[in-house]
Amino acid sequence: MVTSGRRRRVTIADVASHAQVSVTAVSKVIRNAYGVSPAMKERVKTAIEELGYRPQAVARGMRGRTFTIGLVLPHIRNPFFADILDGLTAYLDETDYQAIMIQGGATRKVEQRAVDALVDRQVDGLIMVAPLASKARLEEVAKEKPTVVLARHERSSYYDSVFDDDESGAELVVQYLIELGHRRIAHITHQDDSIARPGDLLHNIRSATYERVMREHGLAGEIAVATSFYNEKGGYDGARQLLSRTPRPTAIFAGADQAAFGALAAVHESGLSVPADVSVAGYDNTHLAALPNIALTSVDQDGAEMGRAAGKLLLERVEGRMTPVRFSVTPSLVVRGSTAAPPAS
Amino acid sequence: MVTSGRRRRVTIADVASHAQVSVTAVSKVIRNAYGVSPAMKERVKTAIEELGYRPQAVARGMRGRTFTIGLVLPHIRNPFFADILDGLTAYLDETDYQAIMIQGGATRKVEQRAVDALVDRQVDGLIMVAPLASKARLEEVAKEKPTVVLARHERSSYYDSVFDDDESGAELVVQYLIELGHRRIAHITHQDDSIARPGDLLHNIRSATYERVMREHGLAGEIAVATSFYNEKGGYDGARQLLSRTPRPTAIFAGADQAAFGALAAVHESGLSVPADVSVAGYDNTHLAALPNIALTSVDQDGAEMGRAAGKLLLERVEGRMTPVRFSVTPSLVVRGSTAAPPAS
DNA sequence: GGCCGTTCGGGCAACGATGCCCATTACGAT
DNA sequence: ATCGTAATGGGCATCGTTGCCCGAACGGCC
Repeated sequence: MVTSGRRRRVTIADVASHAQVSVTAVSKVIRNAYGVSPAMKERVKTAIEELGYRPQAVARGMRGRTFTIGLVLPHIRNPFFADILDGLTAYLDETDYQAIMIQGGATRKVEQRAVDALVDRQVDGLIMVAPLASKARLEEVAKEKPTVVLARHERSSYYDSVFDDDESGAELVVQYLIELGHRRIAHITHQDDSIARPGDLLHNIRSATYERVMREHGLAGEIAVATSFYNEKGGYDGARQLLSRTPRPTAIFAGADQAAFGALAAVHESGLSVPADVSVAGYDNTHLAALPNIALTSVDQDGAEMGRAAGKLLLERVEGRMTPVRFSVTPSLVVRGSTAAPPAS
Repeated sequence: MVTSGRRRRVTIADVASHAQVSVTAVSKVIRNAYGVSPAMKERVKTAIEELGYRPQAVARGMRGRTFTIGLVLPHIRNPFFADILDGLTAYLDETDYQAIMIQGGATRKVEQRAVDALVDRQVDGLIMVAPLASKARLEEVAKEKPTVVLARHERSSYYDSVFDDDESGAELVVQYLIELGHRRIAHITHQDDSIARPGDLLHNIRSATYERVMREHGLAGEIAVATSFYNEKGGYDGARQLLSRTPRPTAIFAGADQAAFGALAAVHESGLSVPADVSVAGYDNTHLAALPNIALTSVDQDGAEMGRAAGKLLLERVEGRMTPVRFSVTPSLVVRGSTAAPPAS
């Protein structure tokens, strides 16, 4: 038995009787609909104020919109997601919409549950960040609800895409390391549960770009990739594996800052120093990367901008747009102390 | 105009006509209500399966529960919150309830908006993590919706509390530093927008405990507190300020790991080394603290357990419990390389 | 003064699920 | 055979809001 407290919530009917007008009139004022005199508007607004009335999203949902948009994040451990959320929230604050978030988890099954939960709750639209689902699955969702997908690269005619140009970001890093004189540049990439086409996932793009640039510079023979995870432990394990090679790489490009932090740890633990013995670079330019004692060279992608764009595109879709839009953010390289020319050797 | 796709959602009526039974019967099966024969149950379940029906939380909400619980987090940058969310999610996965999250932000106003948004969406209960609101305000919320408050220490008869024993945690750290031989132990604390009684907020408890333990060991004269923020920049600024004192402190106890990371950066930047010149300790035992090159001594509090407990207590309240419960987690000290005996000097 | 168009307020039937209450049936006890 | 009771299925009002539709009132114009 739900005991949600005795105080019954103020409804539109309470406002109507308090203002001595019809329920319809109140609804019109709330919705800013046509056919309301200024006097009526004033009167109703006063009543709303006096009673502290707030419309119940759930009841509205039964007749259309809930003014709620659902955000599915894989997890909340990557601080980069916080930037996305901040951008989205800032944008939505100017509107009548509210974002609610559910954690998508590490498997497709959990992710699907999260999406279902949001759809069951009648969100007006969905923003999915780095989802694991296949394109076909995403399109099915998109046919049911307006959808924007973040951090995936495929082209769909059913949903909008917002992503970082990971190819150019990865290229910036590898190019830069090569220019510094490195040849044995290794890479740490991420392994996931997705069944999406590999080329649509950002970590695959980063690693494929790494390999391409290496090849373009005649370094095909030096390609070394450790496949683990974009988190601290993954970076640590990956780097240990890479450092055990002979000859040892002189630079490690981790596909994400969190992995780069783990890589830094592994390098130090091996008794090597950064950047004298091994250069390390990351991706995401998280706050931590900027700390002087870490000083991680990284790729900056504007997460807040991506969040803002996703919000804007989604609301356009909610308003009726059906044609797909793709929005891409251009990353930039932030050089810090963790990278330098390779040891003379 | 909302264009949520043409495919009309399957409703309970569709299931009923497909199974050739009444809507009521279907509802009974779904709710596991009394008065349904096994045959009926079977029949309806098959129809539900065949049509892929899922009840619409919004419509349910109009008549009672939404099976949704609202989580208000101040932000998602502190990885400790991720542990809480994981624990909560794991617990709720065993139930019919779903958690949705809204970011509470840095001001009371934004926090209040988040709470309103959740209440407007008819959540069955609320979990608020480290809220800024006054106790009175929280109690008002709790009178409207079942509520559990995390990481606050006050005693309310309207909501349940789940918190870490911050007093004993802080005591562990300071005591340990004193035992190592430190006398000039400084502290970095957090400044916020809250109007709660100071003693109810965890950062105040940590700092008050720091001062108490110092005094108890005759070190009242050595008390030095920098008030900034529990994040990287806050720790950096706070530590710089503390390190500029003469004589300089030999140990810094940051109230949170994120601040400790900033402090580590500040120490290194001053050309000092950790722990030879300055010991640094944090609180939260985040993943990063465990990395060998950081090796931050920290206090571990079981966030997952706190999340789980909060979920359990909240559902009990949703089911009708009205008497308050307080659940406290005992922290433990994790000693790593960032702390050692003070320099001989 | 009659006609028409415009403006404004309100009635009412939805939306999807619930749960109270009633009707029907079956079965056991007398 | 009759009655009482339990088991089972269904009708229906209800939750709060929306938006279509209707009717009344008003004002301008010939």
